[in-house]
Amino acid sequence: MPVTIYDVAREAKVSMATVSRVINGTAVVKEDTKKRVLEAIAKLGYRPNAVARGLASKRTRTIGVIVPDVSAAFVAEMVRGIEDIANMYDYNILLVNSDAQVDREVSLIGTMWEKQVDGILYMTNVLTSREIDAFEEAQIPVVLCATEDPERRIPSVNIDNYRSGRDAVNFLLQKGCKRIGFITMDEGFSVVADRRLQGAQNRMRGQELHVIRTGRGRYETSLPVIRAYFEAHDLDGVVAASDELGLAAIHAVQDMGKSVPEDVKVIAFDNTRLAVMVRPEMTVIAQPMYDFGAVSMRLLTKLLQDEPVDNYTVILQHNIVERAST
Amino acid sequence: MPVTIYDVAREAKVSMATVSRVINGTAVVKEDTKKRVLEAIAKLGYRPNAVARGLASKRTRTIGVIVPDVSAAFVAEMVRGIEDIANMYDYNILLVNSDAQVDREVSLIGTMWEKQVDGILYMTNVLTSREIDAFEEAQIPVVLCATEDPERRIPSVNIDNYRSGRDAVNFLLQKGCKRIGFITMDEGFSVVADRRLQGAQNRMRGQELHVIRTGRGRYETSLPVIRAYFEAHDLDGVVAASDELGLAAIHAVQDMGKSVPEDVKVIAFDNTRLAVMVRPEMTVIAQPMYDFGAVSMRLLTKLLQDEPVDNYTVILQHNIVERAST
DNA sequence: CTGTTAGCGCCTTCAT
DNA sequence: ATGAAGGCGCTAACAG
Repeated sequence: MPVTIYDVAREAKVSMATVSRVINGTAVVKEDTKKRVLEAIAKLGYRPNAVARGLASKRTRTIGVIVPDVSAAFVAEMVRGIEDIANMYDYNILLVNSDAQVDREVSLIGTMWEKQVDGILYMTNVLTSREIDAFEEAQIPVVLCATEDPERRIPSVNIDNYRSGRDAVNFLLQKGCKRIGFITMDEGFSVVADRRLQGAQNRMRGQELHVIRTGRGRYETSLPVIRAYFEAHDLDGVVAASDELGLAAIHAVQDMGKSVPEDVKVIAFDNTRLAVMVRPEMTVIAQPMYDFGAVSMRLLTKLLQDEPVDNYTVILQHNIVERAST
Repeated sequence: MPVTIYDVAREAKVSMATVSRVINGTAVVKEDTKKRVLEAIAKLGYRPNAVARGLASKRTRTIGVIVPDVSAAFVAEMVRGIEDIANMYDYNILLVNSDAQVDREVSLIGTMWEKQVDGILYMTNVLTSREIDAFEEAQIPVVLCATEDPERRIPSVNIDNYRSGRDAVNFLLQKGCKRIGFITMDEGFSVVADRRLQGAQNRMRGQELHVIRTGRGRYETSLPVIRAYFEAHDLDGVVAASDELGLAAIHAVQDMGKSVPEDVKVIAFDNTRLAVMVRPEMTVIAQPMYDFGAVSMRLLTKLLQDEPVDNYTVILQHNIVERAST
């Protein structure tokens, strides 16, 4: 039989209401009786039952985190940021993977609803109206992490993806590159990636930008695609939509007996730890992965306790970290 | 006002008990009334409140997952395995990071207790009696993932670490290596790593095994340490305790103008995706990271529903994947 | 097969 | 400053 608040009350010779008050600091309790209660709690090894608390208070201090796949470095780092801040504000996180599939995403929003999470942190490749509807139906505060919402109907934390694409190309241009390629996933796979490509194209000002599509952007499958493209086209600079693709680009170049950055310069997105584990180390458009999580979680806490929020669409800064690949 | 089971009952003109029965399939309900209930549920958009359910049934269908750090590739992959299986059995996971600090770990076990999780999946570097005591006090079923429990008091899923260390050294020996090194973290940092070193030393049969300690085993800080050691000692083969360290070893060799595998052969532990993203691709002792999570979660479900379990200490197979670094 | 009735453990007015 | 009492939404006997 687990010890309940009643047991503590009896032990301390007070009512359960008083015990509740000292636990929650929800009202002033005389110093002396508070002490007795605390002693009783310690003596009995009492732990408040969060489920009962949740039912009575309608707040679970639990946040739902929906991501495409935690095993991706980018996502894992972001989740770490979320959890750190959540922990700081005394929240726990319920983590689920959606594999970026709309059906699953909608279904998961439903489970979050049933579990009565206080809020949701949401990341996906493409945001559709089906998910938006699901959020509305569930009536749960949501913050988007590193996810584009064209309509801006939901609070979000992101970088300026369009601009980052422009910056990447601009960097190569200033390094003297003439024949530039943009290695990315298939169109429609990720709204974020598509935005960056747009920015990149804009910066080319009509000059040709070679677009190399690699399906879902995995290293293993992208490498041959990239190599084939390089063999057919003589490029001298590429921007890769992720570190993984950047790595594939570097290896594709090296496999051809050429070298980075002498023959081809490479700049990649993200800046996961992978970027410094390659030779040559990669120049990157660094993304604040940890901060995507940390800041969005912080924003969510504000939403949850009605703190004033001056900006529901937070744009974090990206920045170029120059290394040996350019 | 969220719709409750009462609303559904009224709408379907039955009692709430009947609604509960069709939701849970906990008793036979006449086909006709079941249909009415289902329609009412659909019409009202009813969602059962999992918190109330948890309070009444004393089971939350939530599993606590305590790991050192999700942002580590190994861990993230394992968590993915956990979540996939949890999802399959209709459980959700409450994820927390402990940074492998005992105080935090004990505190987190307490949190899991309060949240009334049905079970805990636990990973750490060093298991102490303080955590074991915390588990006992909380009275929650636990399964250890990729974590050594010398006493074998808690169900666990692991590989045979001692043997894997032996196998790694044996592999190098058979490749003709004479001066072998073992790159690992500081002693006491990880029981798993220490066990492997023991296995490695055993296989050397009295011959000298160079042990290179690199603190917490991070690439950035380990690289200079390894390079310094290589410059002072002429090794022709090394075992690295993780892919990250293996990568550092390869780069250390290359930085000296030597080459892998001609001058130094490298075999590493883990086989995260990093292993195939290096040149040369790394030979590894592959660990079933995903399966650590999947199998331990499956084991936990058995424990939770009193299914017969034939082995509380599951040993998964490790295996050598030979690539270009040896 | 279905309805009635207790709780589950806690928060939260409302009195005192 | 403290106690009494009524839910929160649901499960699980127990009747019928």
